Amino acid sequence: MKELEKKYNHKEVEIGKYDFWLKGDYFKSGDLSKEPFSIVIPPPNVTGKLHLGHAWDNTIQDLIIRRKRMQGFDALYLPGMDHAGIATQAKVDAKLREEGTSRYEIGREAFLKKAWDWKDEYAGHIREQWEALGISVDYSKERFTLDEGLNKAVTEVFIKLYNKGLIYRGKRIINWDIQAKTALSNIEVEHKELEGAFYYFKYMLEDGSGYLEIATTRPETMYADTALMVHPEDERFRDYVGKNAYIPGTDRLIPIIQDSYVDMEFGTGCVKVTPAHDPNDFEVGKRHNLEMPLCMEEDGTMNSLAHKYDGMDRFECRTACVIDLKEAGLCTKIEKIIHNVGHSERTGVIVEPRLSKQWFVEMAPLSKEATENSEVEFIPSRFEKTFLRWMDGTYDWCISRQLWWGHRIPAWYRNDEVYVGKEAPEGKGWKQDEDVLDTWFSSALWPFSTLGWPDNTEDFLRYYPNSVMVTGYDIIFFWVARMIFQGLEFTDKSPFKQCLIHGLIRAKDGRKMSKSLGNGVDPLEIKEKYGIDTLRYFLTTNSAPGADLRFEIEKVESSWNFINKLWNISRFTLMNLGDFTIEDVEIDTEELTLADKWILAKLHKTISEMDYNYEKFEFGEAARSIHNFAWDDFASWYVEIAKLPLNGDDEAAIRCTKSVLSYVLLDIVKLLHPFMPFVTEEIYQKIPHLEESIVITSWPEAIPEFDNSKAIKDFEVIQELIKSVRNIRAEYNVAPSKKIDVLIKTSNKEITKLLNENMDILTKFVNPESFTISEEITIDTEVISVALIELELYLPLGSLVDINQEIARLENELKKLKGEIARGEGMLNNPNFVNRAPESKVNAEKEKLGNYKEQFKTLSNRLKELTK
RNA sequence: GGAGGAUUAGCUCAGUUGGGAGAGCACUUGCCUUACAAGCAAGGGGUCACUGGUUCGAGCCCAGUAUUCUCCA
Repeated sequence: MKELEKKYNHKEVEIGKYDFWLKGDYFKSGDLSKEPFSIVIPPPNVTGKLHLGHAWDNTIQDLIIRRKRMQGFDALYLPGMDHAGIATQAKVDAKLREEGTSRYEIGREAFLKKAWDWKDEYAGHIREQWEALGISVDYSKERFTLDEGLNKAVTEVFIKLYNKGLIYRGKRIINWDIQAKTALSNIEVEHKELEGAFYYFKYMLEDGSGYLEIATTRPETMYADTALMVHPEDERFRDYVGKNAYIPGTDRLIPIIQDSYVDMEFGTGCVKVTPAHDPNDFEVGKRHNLEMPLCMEEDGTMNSLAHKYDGMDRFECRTACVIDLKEAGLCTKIEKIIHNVGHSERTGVIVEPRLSKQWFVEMAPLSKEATENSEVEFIPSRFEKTFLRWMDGTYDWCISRQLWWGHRIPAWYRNDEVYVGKEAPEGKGWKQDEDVLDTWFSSALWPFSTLGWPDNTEDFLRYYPNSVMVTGYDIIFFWVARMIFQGLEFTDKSPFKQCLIHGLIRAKDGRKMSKSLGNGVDPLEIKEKYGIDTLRYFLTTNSAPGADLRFEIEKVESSWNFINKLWNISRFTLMNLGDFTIEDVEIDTEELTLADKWILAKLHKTISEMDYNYEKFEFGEAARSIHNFAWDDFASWYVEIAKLPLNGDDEAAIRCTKSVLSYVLLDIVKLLHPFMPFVTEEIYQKIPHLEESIVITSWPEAIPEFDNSKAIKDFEVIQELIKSVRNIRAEYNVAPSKKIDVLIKTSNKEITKLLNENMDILTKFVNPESFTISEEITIDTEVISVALIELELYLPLGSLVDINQEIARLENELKKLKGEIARGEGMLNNPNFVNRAPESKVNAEKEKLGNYKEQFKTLSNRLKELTK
């Protein structure tokens, strides 16, 4: 006989399971006889560490895929990782620094070798974390964004877009990360409010006739100024236009020009123009053919254009030049302000707008196609608007990065010639572009590049478009939008049918979890203490779709409690099954007791509700159904009732009870498997079962034969009666062990029959001295009266009864009933309700009103007797 | 400035097409009942932010207000 330990011990349960699953190839896709269902993992950064957000994201994916696999789909959950250009390169750089060298010293080739070694090591760590989470990914399909195949896809896309004119190279103001020394795209810039200032400077006129005053937040850029600018209609500056002025503290002259771009109302009405350091000024510079010098190096230090500040850091220069110009009387005012400053999303440093020659994707045609043709269903649907609005207003995408780790741009240059292609062009003197592509450029192809595109592979034809994409709302712009437009552009299809969006994990106080706040929670720590099943159940049942999830250890604990409950009902079942096997399970609906029929009817309802909610990705609601069923119905009622036949000597009844117990438990375990794979596998192996693993077993079906509303209704009569007695016992401090007389008055033959047939249950739960059911009951004064539907319950508690307390209780009950009657009559006396509401609602109200009136009559009669 | 959330029990949150307000935790009372005391049984606790509207009927739909969060500019 198999047994379970007394307490659920996650460590023992988890041990060896994942290996067992891998050995059995249960996660492998490719059964062509089945309908395909596919999910690709959002690739984590190969050198990163999975945090609670990943755990949430992956658990949701796994939940979906495990159920689909059980439902008989050819389920593909494709794993993979992202090369994470900047992050990885930064780590390898750091390592080289430790070794006293640098990537420039060792050269590109040696550096890439180091990076690949690094990648190989860290990919192992990620896989260990996937294993810890228990996600059922098909490792035979694992991909990496720098794989040969994916490389091919990236090159293909680059060339095609280039030939279509949608990729171009040009000099633009881009966001420059001075630490990573690379360009960034617009969305890799995070705007944060910072304290800064408007610095007012005097630009003295060449002819000595005075000065113009301007305000700037970035004084250090003044050394790259090439003009001052005023509005053409601004009377105040009419006489200044065409003159020259000195950049403060220098002998460099710049012209005063006019352009209607200037806002006359703002600041002094006069602005400085720095075309190489500001996107708006760049446009001005183009219109007026201004020179576009840079006053800063790539690392954020000033260059010779900044005179004596040459070599100084940009912010040190800001401080120093302001002090100097103040002394010289050229800085007149400093006005403190709070303004938005762009920070690198990668390194956190303040981004420098900088003129630079880069590669761009022209977005307008692609976003038009995406907004018009996307067929992705977002869940919740409001996120579709987020996607559409962003696509609508997006700028051209800067895709080149000044890194070595990534997809090298397939462009070659020879003098003024540019060649874009798969391989270097023939002829001498061609030099390939040094830069690589934005990591997101390859991630955007992930749903199809991982399946073998651009080749028409079997996998691509079979698993594309993906069935569902699961990701957080914070990544809709970065990734989801780009997958959609690249998918539509290159495969003519939306890359996935549905896109399930979840929120962010937050700390207990509602703040974002972040490294800087140090309030992050390591999923592996939770796993260590509570087990991975607990963590998974917590993650998937504590928020509605699209909503954030607050981490609270109490919720984790209550998840653990539920698993412990599941463990114990399984333990109970096993203790009683003996050598009962799956072949012994036999359920003949003719032979069943009321409790059997009831629990099977409830199971039927639970399966239907779960399927309904699973399909809608309402995992919290789905879990609520099974939680209530397993705990409140099965454990609290059915298991208790099952003890009656199990402890008796009716062999047929024992067999029947064992069948229902193991049948229901098996379904509970299956229904919970996607949430908590380890513990359900453990239990599955111990209880009567068919398959070698729960992973590949069949999903429970709602069997119409078990649907039985009559059984539910009848059983509820028994439950109500038991609950009423328990209530009175508690209220009057009658110990459960003390036997009491129970009198039931009813003229309803069916109820009488029902109660008599289930007397064993009533006896067990009510613990009566005597149990009388009759049409007429005579009682004295020291009796508690309860009116239920179609029956009256009397408990002669003798000296325990305080007549005044009972009168007060009855008065309170009558007051409640009166309210209900008034409500019911109000509705039913309203002709609009009776005429317009659905007939079933009207009938239900009529029935309820009748019952309330009956109960009111009973209790008010009783009250009269007591107050006589 | 634009957009989208949120506002329900002491706390954290569910509430699916409109038809008598739910869970977990916390709290009160009584129980070591041989599956489980991390448990069992019973119980208390809500003007569903506010104002109007639609409807026979609104936590849910519509409009506005307040507070608050997030994203974009």
